[in-house]
Amino acid sequence: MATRTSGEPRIPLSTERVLRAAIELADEGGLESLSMRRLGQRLGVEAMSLYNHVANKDDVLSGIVDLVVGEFSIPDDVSDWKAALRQIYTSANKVLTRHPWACTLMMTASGVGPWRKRYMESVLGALRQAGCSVELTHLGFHALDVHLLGYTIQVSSFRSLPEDLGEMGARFLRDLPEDDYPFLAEHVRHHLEEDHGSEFWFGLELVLDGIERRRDAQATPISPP
Amino acid sequence: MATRTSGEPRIPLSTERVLRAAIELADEGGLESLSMRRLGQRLGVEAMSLYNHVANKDDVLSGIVDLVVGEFSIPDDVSDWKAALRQIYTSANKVLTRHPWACTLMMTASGVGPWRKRYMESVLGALRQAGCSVELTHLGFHALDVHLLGYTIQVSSFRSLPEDLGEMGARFLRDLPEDDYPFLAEHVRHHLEEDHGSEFWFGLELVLDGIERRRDAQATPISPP
DNA sequence: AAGTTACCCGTACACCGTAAGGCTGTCAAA
DNA sequence: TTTGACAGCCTTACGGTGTACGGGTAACTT
Repeated sequence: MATRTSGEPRIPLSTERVLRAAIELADEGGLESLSMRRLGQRLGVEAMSLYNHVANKDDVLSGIVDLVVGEFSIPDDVSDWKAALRQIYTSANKVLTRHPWACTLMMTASGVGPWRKRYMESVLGALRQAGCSVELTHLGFHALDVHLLGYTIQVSSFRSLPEDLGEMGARFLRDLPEDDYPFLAEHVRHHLEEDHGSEFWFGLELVLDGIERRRDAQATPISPP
Repeated sequence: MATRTSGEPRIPLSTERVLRAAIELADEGGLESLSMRRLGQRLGVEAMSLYNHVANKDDVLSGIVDLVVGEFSIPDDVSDWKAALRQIYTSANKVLTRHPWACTLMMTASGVGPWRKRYMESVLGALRQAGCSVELTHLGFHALDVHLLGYTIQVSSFRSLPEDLGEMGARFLRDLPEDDYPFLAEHVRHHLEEDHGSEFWFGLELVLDGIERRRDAQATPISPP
């Protein structure tokens, strides 16, 4: 390709730089616009050169998802377990809203990197330290994780449609026989009208309350008279 | 390819037959083993012939996910809303465990087919009829949907690993510095030991209870003396 | 029997991930 | 200063993907 003239500084590649560029690419055009060729192109380099810094494409994918998880705000102190989990998950929701593609990557869960380990350890620790059993901790973690990924993905897939959101929703509503699907029509209309900023928080509180009640129920199996 | 001799019956293709074969393919080798060429090959037909019965590959994907959702057991009567939702979601969990690839497809939610509309309408109707507000119904639906997809995907991605599950988990545990991640180690060990058959049900009850409590709280804002 | 239509095939294009091997600029040891 | 090694980058190539296009053929309609 372009033979570099001697004057150019020629910043060398690195795993860091490759992953940063991959995140940019995915942020701009979604996951399907992230190819090794395009990634090299963005870095002024041929595709195969990337393989000096990255094992393969899966490595890139698990790398960028871990970088994103690294942006989660993890508290040092989890003694107030509800506050700690609120901090983690509201920040995680914000981060994943900026990088919606990361949700689908986290669900398939190809590899667990160091940042994600830190995230998991923190959540599991908060629940265990709050007095949850191993079983309830397991369940609670998955409920929280799944609420985070699922809810964020749903909202951002509604928001990030290529064409105008109202157009899309209106078309769906027009084609929908409302007499047969009154509740579905109502639901879609609700999707279109509200801003859904606070709903993630609302659902989070629902899960937290559920965990707390289960914990209290198991802590005192015999109810006092 | 094989020029058909005149005696052969030559069953014609149809959208139905194409989608059925696609489900078989995905069941056997996962989503990535489902290509138009292999699909045609299985049906004794060239890849391009499929496009007479199917618009494109996305159409195939939304088609098979809708067929899977069609297997959910949907009650006619939702007057007992909790019983109705239990029936829907336990059957859905069973169906999606047989077709794990459908979970990831449902999350990306490219298109909503008729069977999925029926499923959504039923769940939304059960919640509304139970006295939930539009807002709470919206939240509850997503919580249930997300719990179904997320939990099933997690469990089956743990189960459907190519190599032996114990081997995989043991390697992860060996490489994990247990002193730094005591809770994560405990969590993985729990994953390996338990059978997780009843946990989906447990989480489902958690969500249902949460919805009920929210409904009661909003239904009677003024508590009786 | 003739005409029409629905279906299927073959070819081709642009893209993908990546294996194998060649060139080159840099830097340490001799 | 010369030499050698080596890491980083490039080129080429292979087998895969989804699908646009056009030509043939079997079967149904009139």
